[in-house]
Amino acid sequence: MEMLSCNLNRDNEVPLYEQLYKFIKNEILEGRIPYGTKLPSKRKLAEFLKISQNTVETTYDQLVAEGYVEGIARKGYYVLTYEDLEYIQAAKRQQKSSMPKERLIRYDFHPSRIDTENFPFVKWRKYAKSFIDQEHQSLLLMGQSQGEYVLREEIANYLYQARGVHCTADDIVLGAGIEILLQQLILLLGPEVAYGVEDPGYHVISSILKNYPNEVCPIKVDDSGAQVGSLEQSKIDVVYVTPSHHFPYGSVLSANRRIKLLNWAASGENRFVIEDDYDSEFRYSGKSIPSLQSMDHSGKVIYLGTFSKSLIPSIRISYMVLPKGLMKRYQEELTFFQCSVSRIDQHILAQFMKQGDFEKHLNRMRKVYRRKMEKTVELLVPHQEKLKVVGDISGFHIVLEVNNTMSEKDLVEKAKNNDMRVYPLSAYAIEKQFHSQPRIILGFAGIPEAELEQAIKLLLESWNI
Amino acid sequence: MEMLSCNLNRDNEVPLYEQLYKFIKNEILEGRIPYGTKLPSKRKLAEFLKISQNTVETTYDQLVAEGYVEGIARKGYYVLTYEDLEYIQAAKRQQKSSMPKERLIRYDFHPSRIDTENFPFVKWRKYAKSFIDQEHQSLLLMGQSQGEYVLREEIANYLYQARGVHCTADDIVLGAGIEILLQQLILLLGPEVAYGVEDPGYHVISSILKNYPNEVCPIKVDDSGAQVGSLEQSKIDVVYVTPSHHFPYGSVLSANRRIKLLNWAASGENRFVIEDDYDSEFRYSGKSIPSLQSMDHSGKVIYLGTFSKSLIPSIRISYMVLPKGLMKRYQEELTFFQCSVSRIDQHILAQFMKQGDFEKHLNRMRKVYRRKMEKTVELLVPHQEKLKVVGDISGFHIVLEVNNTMSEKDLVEKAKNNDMRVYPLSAYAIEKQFHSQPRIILGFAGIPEAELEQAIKLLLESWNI
DNA sequence: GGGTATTTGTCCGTATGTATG
DNA sequence: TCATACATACGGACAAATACC
Repeated sequence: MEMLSCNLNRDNEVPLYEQLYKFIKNEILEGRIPYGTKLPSKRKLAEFLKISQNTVETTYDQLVAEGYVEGIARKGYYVLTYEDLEYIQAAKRQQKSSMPKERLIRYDFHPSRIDTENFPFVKWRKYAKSFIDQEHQSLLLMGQSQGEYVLREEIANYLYQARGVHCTADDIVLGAGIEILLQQLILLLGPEVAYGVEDPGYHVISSILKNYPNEVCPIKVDDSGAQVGSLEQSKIDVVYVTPSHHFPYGSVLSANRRIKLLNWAASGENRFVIEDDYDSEFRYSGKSIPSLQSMDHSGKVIYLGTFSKSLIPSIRISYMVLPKGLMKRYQEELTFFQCSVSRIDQHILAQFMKQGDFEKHLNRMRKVYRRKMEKTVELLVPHQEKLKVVGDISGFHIVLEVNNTMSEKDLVEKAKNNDMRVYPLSAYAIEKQFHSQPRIILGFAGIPEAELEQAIKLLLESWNI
Repeated sequence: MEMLSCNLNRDNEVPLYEQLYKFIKNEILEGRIPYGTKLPSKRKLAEFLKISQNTVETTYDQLVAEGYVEGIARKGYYVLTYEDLEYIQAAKRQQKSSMPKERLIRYDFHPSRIDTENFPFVKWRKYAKSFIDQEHQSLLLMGQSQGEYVLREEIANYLYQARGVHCTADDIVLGAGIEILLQQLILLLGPEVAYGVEDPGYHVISSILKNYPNEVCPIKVDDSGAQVGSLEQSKIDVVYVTPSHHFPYGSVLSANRRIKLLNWAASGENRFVIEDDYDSEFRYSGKSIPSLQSMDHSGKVIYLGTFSKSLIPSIRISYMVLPKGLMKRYQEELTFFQCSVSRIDQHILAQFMKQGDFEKHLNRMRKVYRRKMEKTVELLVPHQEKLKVVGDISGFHIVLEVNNTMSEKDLVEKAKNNDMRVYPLSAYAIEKQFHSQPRIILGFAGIPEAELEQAIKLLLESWNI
């Protein structure tokens, strides 16, 4: 590099690139730059000489044009020898192929089933033992009603990194399951608000609102997610949505509707959006969908998440992120709620996250589920005339539109006859509606990888496809 | 990653890399990206934002140049630590949530406080380790929504022995706290029933019923417990009572009223009695009070109990015993509720009970609390002209009628000035009523035995007694 | 514990738009 | 209009570090 310390003069009428060109050409001809030498990269030389890359480029181009130098694409510029006319062959691509085969058998396609083969039991046990051995005091104290601070800190950090959720440990409430947090939330929001829920949707929210004084309004869902446009005309105050991946339909709430939804929420004091981000950890296509909460600037989004899906169902830890105003009310009004999550589990999980094992586990599981998803789709595609995969390809399940003259009930029944369980979309609908085709929810996540092909084939067989 | 969902505008005259730079810089300064956080890799972020890696690189370079971020070759970019950044952010900075400080309260006489010095940690740890070491499969499976069978068996056995409760494992539902079980129960009983609660009473039940469509009727309490005689004239369907030891008043529901109550419940299809037996384990006087449930032959009593009091608060395990009819409905309608208790904790407790350690622990604690109770009363008796101990002598607290011209508010305030917390009876009342004397709830159970004398003396001192 | 696949920062050449004279 | 200089942004090749098995 220093070999090219030429004195460029900006005030000179000779252009910079030409001054540089002449200098380098001279250095080569004088033998001070041996044949085959790689010239400095354009960036390096430009930075070194405090000139633009393009100026260097022009210089190099001229040197190439005049035969002093050879430019090899994406590699560099080399001083030529006379014999030098050969080119270096491009590198070859690597081929990857890995699809390990395993065993096991199960046939329940319930969308809440998840993979349990890959839980990092060794690590978990290690932290469990370590906590039990070391901690005495922290188990004896009352504990904070929102949950252990160490864990909330880890979650806040994770949520920000992974989902862009703006929150601190103080904004988080832990609970032993989404249902329990929802109950607390509904209690917090009070008896006056009117709820809107997606239809079809996560029916648990409707069940929990069974005793609620006001009627629950269904919100229709299409390929762009919940039809939030009608909210302004409704009397709804609080909507429950699954924007990242609608349950069970699979559609993603469009950017348009997100903004509409947030604007709607922002324009009413009692309006809130409950964002259930239940399977956001598992997206397989490139495009990633930011959380609603991350787009919200008015403190109107209540964010819900869970570890039951990302770890194992026996770990009952979920969380909600409350906007500041609501959190204040929570701390004032719901103090009587002790945190419902085991303190031991909380500490184990905190450690698990702190050590980076949670992220590793997610990465690992993403691959696992992706393979399962791909395999599932791959097996269904050849039957396009009778099957259509509906919704976004992510999470733990897909929705199948089946066109083989069977009704949803038939499809469920036929599967059952072969010891398999599938679930009709209509089971998740509030207002029954006509579909041109019966739809089946196919949760592939819980089927062991090695069994998946067999399971799907058996399913298609039982449907005469 | 999604944390950096900034809205880049290509049409903006501000270059992409600069928009991104400003955004990230701001996130760091606002404390939303904690110190030490690894920024997303250039590739990942570039892909996520749909821009070139080099654009990200330019951004990162600028961040490095300005000292916000440290770049480690082939490892990643890391947000610098506080000390590294201090000089930059002198201007503005939102304080990040900090670990809440330990309360300066020396003695907290909250009635829910219990003794934590005598928890058999060694045994508990032993079972914990043993379970974690041995069990693999049982943690991976879905688990029963009522709770682990082994534990429910132990509880059924214990309840029969200790409280005469007639039940089998099948009649029990486990939950992470009474509040959570109550919520489920209310959901199960549906929106049509009318609730009656003791007044004063366990205010949590009232809070949980805040959103409930029907009004909650207060039931007066006297020295013989809740005045259940008025039930027939009311529209109440379900009553919540603490018959063994009224909370907080301390009275015991008389045999007369018990029969009246059971008869009332038996004579209406939707009528039920919720019996919260929250501290029945700890009676110090000879006579033991049988549970309502044990006297019921009509399947009208719902029995509630908890381990949070008999073990340590950090173990969140409570249970309810449902009559057959209700259990059937529970299994049909509330299937979506996964059991909210940690499976690990459930198994540890089951083992703990099975090995007889729970009974040993109860015996031990009964003595401890009895000593604390006796010591407390002993210290108060000399001041009978100004203090009167109200209610039955059992459980974790007593009610003090104070006659020193101070109001309840004063008494609380004076205690607080000496770093102590006591709680006014009025806080547990629904309908505010006149008492001839202010009453204070004095939970002695959580005060370490060695300090109890000092604590009580300090309290009396602060009240000028 | 060692080998391999993947991730990650680094560096490269390239293309386009703009301001200036 | 054209040459010059610069700024911005892109996609790809490479090797060290890391994760994974």
